[in-house]
Amino acid sequence: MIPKPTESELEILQVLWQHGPSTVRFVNDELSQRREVGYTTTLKLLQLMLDKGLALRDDDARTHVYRAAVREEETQGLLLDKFVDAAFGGSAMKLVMQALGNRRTSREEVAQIRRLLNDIEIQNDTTPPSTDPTR
Amino acid sequence: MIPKPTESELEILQVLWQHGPSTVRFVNDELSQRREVGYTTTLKLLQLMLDKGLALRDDDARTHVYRAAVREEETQGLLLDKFVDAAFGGSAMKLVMQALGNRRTSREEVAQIRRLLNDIEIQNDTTPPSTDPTR
DNA sequence: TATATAGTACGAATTAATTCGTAATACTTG
DNA sequence: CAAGTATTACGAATTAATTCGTACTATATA
Repeated sequence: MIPKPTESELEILQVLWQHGPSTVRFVNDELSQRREVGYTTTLKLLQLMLDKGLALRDDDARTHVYRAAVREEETQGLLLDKFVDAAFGGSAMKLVMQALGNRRTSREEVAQIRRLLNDIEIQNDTTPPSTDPTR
Repeated sequence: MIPKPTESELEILQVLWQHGPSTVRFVNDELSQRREVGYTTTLKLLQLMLDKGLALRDDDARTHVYRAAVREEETQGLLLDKFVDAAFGGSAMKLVMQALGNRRTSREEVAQIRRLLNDIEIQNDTTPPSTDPTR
C-alpha cells in the first residue's frame, strides 16, 4: 500500500515526475520558483518521503539523487478517489461535469474526450454492466 | 473570499448541503455513521466553521441550528481548482481523462457528458478561443 | 421541586505537517 | 593546505487541525 502524500510531498513528487531523478538543490530551486522555501526544509521533506517509501535515493555520491518511488497515474488515481469522496460525495460524474463546465475546453480536448467516450461505449457493449441490484 | 474548508469541515458541509439546516446532534449522528466521533468534537467544529464564515446558525432556541454559509457548487469549484493544481499539475484535462478512464461509466452518464460536450462545441464556435500565445 | 438529561462554551491536549537552526563532514578553490 | 562553500543529518520549534474533558446552563420528567 502506498501512503497518501501530503500537499508538500505532492509538490515535490510533481517535480520528480516532471524532471526525473533530481538533487535536493534542484528540487529546492524548482519549489522556490513557486514560493519561499528553505533548503533544509526541502531536504527534510525528501528524507521523510524516503522513510515513507514515496521516494528513493541514490546516495553513492555525496550529493544524493532522489527519484519518485510511486507512479504518477497510480498516485493521481488514489488521490482522485479520496477527493471525489471528500468533495463530491463520491460522485465522479459530478466532478467531471464541473471540471468540464467551469473552464475553457478547447476543440482538441473535446475531441479527445469524445474518443475516450467511444471507447467506453464499446466496453459497455462488449462487457455489459452488472445487473446486481446491490451495486 | 471564502476560506478553504479542511477535511472535517468538508465532511460537515456535505451533511448540511444534503440535509439542510441541522442541529449538532443530527450532524454528529450522520458523521457517526461513517466513523467514531465525539459529540463535542462535532460541536467544536461547527463553532469554528461559524467563526470562519463557513456556517451560519440560528441560536434563537436553546438547541442551535446550523446551516451552510457557502454554496455547494462554488465550494466544489474552489477545491477542484486547487486539487487540479496540486495533483494534476494544473491540467484539468488529465483529471477528467483519469476520472473517466479509471471507473465504470454508464451509458446514461456517457450520454450526459456527450450533451455537455455538444454545448461546449457550440460555445467554441460562437466565441472562438483567444489566440493569445501566453495562455 | 429535585434529579436526570441534553445542550453550549471553551480551554487544552494531542496529532500531523511544516519549517528551520545547528553541527558535522566533504568538497572546492585561492 | 587553509578558508570558504555545499551538503547531509537530525532535533526541535512552530503551525494547523482534530479531539475531547469539564464546567455551566437550560429543559424535561419523575
